[in-house]
Amino acid sequence: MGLTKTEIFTEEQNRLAVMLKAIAHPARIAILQEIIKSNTCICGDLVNDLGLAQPTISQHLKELKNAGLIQGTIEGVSVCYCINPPVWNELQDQLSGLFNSFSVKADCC
Amino acid sequence: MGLTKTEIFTEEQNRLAVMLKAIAHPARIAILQEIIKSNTCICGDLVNDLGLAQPTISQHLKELKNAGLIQGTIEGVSVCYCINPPVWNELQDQLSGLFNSFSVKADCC
DNA sequence: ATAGTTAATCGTAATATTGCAATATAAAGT
DNA sequence: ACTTTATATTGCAATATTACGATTAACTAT
Repeated sequence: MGLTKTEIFTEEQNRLAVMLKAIAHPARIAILQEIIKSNTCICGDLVNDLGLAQPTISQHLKELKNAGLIQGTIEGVSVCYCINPPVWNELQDQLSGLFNSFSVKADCC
Repeated sequence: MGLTKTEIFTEEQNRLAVMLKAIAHPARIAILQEIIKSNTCICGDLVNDLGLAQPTISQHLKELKNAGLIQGTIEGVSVCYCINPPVWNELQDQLSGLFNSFSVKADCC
């Protein structure tokens, strides 16, 4: 019915899914790459760099912020965004766990 | 308009987004974890293990397969799924690249 | 105060996703 | 051939996502 049955999964699975969903869009990947590249946090520059309208960028930033992956600080008339290390590391750790649990086995299909 | 403007992003950004979207759901995370744990590939067991209906599981498996992350082989009456190492490694490499490009800086907001 | 700049929010249209009942397909056993 | 078992497909309802024009909020500068 359009809504995920979160109650049947573990807290960890749901957390990871939320963080991944935040990253699972080319615009948000591009935004993160931009923020990381210009480690001095940017903001309205994203509207110029990517070819998306201002409300669209603002919405993508909001989703990244809701997932906790970035944080924004008001700086005069503009807003400065940057990576939020704790959650960024949490995502990295969760993914490491997932990838490390797999190794190629011979008895596979 | 509900559809992503893929044409304004790089091929890499779009590829990564597709793979991430495939993983960005608790049910599909759970499926991947199950497949990895029982390295001997399973299938209808997923319907019993997770609390989702058979068509729903089948659909999630299809999405993972479309993204190339898993592969399915018909084995008599049932189907055996397992990780598809090339794409799995591609995802791991792309994510490593993203995470390695970031390091905590002092001059942030 | 007024004007300019920057970003968030609202409202809306188009499309995608999630989940499942019902049905179809396909192989295996009787 | 018929039944059982296992999975895929279809169709549908509920909800979510994507994108943007229009507007609002908030701070700065004149």
